[in-house]
Amino acid sequence: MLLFNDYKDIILKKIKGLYGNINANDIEISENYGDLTLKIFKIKENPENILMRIRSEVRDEFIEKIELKNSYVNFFIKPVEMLKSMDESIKHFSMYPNVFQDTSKVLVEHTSSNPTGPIHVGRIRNSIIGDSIFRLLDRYGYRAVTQYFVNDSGKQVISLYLGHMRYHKNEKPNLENLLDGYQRIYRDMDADHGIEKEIEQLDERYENGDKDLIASIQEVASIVLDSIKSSLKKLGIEISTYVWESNFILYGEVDKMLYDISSELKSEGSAKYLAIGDKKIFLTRTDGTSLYFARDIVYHLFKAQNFDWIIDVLGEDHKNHAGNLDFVLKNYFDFESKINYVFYGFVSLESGKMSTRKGRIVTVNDLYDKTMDESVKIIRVKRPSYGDEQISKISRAIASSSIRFNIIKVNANKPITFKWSEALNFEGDSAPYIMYSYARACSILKKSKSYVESFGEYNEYERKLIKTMYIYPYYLKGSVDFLRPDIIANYILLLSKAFNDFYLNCPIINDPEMGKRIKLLTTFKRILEDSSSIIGIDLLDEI
RNA sequence: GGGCUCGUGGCCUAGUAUGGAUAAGGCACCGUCCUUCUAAGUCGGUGAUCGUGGGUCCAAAUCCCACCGAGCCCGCCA
Repeated sequence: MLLFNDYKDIILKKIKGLYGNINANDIEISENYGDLTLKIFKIKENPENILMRIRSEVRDEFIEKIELKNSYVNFFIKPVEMLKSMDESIKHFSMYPNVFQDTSKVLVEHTSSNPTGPIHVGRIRNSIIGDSIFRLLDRYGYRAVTQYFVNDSGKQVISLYLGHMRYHKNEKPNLENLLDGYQRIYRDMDADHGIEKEIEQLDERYENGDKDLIASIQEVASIVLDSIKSSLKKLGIEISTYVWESNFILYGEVDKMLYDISSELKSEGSAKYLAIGDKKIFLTRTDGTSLYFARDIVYHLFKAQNFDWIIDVLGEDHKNHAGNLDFVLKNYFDFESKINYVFYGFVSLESGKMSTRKGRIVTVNDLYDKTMDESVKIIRVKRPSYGDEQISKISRAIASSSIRFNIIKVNANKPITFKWSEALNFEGDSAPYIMYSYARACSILKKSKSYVESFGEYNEYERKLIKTMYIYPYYLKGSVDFLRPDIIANYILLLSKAFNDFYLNCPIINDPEMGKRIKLLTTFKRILEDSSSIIGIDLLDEI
């Protein structure tokens, strides 16, 4: 399987023989001008001469033509060579490009939302990014798993528990009354300072290992967590493992860690902190209870026991925390694992910031239902022959894919404003556009009979499609190198566009070129399936 | 005040890491194409001082500096 880089190496070697000052950076893969392009700014020679010398030196079989344009020499690779590379790979490994199994074990921690309310369109950005990175690394050949760190200690969950005890004590806890209690306790806290005291007392009992209290808190947290899990599942997200924060307290891991670095700890009253520069990073409170930072150290040491590479997906509000954590892990502990932090900007509403406590959120369930409804409405108009079951199946796929795609296609570090009009738009750069392209390809295959797949000469639309498919490994690699699944999302749009162009301009069924074009079609189908699965677009034969 | 991130047509996004050929898509708007494979599509058009100013360079959306605007952080919260 030869990729563009292999051709580049061959060409580069020959050009270096002619011009010693040319190096790898002077040749790049080109989107619009040939396949590989050489910049000749450096070469002080008549460009026509340069072209002539290069043409007589680079005469490989895979070269279709070499042209001069402005200060560039453009190399065109024969499309059939590209197509054969892909075909070979798909035949042998059922994918293009094939994976290079990496034995590194990777842990992607994502979501880890406090189980104090339903998951909303802000938090889901974390899950969608995390799940896509997990799928990406898995596809690339790593041994990847995901993990959710369940925050069942600290003041937030204690407030959830206390809210229930105060306002809904005699009711069986469920998502609605728990959320109501949680919101009410934060409302009442300003006026009633007793509440805060009560929370502090509970926290102390908790940290001292009061088993009944911990169990009660886990019970209410579990109810909320289950609702989060069911929302995630609608988007095709299933997290491999759940780690409960309380375990580290119960089994004394936090205390042990504090003991291990006791010589480094400084005191302010009886609160302990680490001094980094002029910053004080507190690990314990005056009352002896632990802080998030301390528990997060323990959690990361735990992760490092079993994984070579740790990836944390975090909101941008965690940047300082992560920076400090990183410093502390590497300077105070025996921490060998590679660690990356993937940050994402906040999602706001047109009306302003989201807030679970104030009830100003768009929940994922709500978004999912409305996207479903919109999809059903459209299908009934466009596909009157479809039955209810099929409509429901397609709408679920569209809802899940649309929600994921709209979020993943934007570079993670940009802030997003959620807009219903955009969320419910199924045209243009959208998941349905991609799904539609796929359905078109499937439809042709279904209707095609008696053909022999073959290779041949290719017109401009076929060439564009072949090249767009062939370049996939570079988008895949870029996406892995920078942990940016949005690169894949944008690639899929390019691929779909190239396919739609081909589809419109190149008849297939009962055409003399049928066998040759079916080969393109099956290759496209495979690569679209591959790339779409990375970002969680559900492709269906019919939409 | 300090730190990090972002600023690209009316709106949204890509391109910035590795500076290079007419700044690429989408939404909206105007117009085109269904007696042939799914029109959730296609093609064409209108529309950009790439936040502002300076610098480096043969060449800057991209690198450097300053400034402006937005987001996030600067807790014995998580």
